[in-house]
Amino acid sequence: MPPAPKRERDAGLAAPKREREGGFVRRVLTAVTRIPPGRVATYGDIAVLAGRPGAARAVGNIMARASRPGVPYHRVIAAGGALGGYSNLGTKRALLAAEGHRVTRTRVQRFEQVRWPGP
DNA sequence: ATGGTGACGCACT
DNA sequence: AAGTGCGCCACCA
Repeated sequence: MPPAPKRERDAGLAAPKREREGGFVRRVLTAVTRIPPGRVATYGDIAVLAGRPGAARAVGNIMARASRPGVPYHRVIAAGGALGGYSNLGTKRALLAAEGHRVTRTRVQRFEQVRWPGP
């Protein structure tokens, strides 16, 4: 019985770049795009949806670099309703407020009620 | 291949 | 509610 790969990603390490983009990064962006207007998801939520529970920090890392049109990055906030990061936090607050959220200096109020349940 | 980086999460204070 | 410290993880140079 051949040893099962310790982790799924082991198989992808040798894959070319184009292959990798079809993996985590791609799945993260796809998940973010599915967050409906007026709702939010946490970096951790996205990590789970992208198939890598616990990779919340990596998700943030990707969000910080990947700047793609049509992706509602502002709907991704930190755990517990904390705002998290953004290229311009003021803009993030404004966008969230524009979608009907009550936003304080550092948090989205009523977080659990506006949190996206997932697909 | 190896180490540094950061738009995190969570326990504590 | 808000700040601090430390662990985790995939990406990048």
